[in-house]
Amino acid sequence: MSIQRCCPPTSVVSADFESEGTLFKALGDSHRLSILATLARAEDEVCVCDFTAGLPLNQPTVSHHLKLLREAGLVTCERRGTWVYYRLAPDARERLGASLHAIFKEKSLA
Amino acid sequence: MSIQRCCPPTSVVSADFESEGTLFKALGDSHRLSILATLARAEDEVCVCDFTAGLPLNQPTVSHHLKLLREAGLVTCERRGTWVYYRLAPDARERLGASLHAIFKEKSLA
DNA sequence: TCGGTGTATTGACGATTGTCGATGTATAGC
DNA sequence: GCTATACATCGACAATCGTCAATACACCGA
Repeated sequence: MSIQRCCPPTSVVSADFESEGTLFKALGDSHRLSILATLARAEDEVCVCDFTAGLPLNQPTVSHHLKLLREAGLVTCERRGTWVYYRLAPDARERLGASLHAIFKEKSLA
Repeated sequence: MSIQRCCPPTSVVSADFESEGTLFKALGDSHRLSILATLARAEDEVCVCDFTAGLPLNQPTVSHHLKLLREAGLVTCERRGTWVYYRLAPDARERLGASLHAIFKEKSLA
């Protein structure tokens, strides 16, 4: 007699993942990933001129992507003379791992 | 006499991160992250009706996000009767972890 | 102070994205 | 068959994004 239900209702996780979404959005472009991969492998600062030379993008576009990564807190930069050097933010790996974990953590086994 | 250089030239990583970019783009929306978090905590199938009820979105929008997650290979679905049930793809965590690693792996210490 | 070089910002453009109403499709019950 | 329900797709819209030419800014050397 009762209306058939599809299933015992599952409550949608209500935590807001706004900050995680913003972080992953910064990873949603292959050129930005190339930049991050370069910085990760360098483990040292990299000059902007290397990116403009090595990426198939014009200089303003490279600068734009670097700005997005800066605003996401994934990279830091320092000007020395005419040149600007970028490096991976110290906690970049950790923050991304933590974000992944925040979303995909297993159901509590308690 | 020589032109001053900014630094020893660093070569930009030329691997194409197209697939990784597509994957992370799927994580670039907080509502999709809520869906994934729900599926991850359920560790079992979740009916679409739970998402339409639990998210502040209309039904077509929910369906759209589910489609994007499906196309990214992060979720699978199965119809049983009138209802459609989604669950996390078995390798979702693994693929995301591997993508993060592909980008952020340390420089070879050899 | 004046060019010259490296980087950032601005303004514009097409492409993509998130959203929703309307409509289509699939299944169940009558 | 018909109707109702659950979900998917379509079409349209505003908003955001990736890109580039033009311009501005910062620094250096003469």
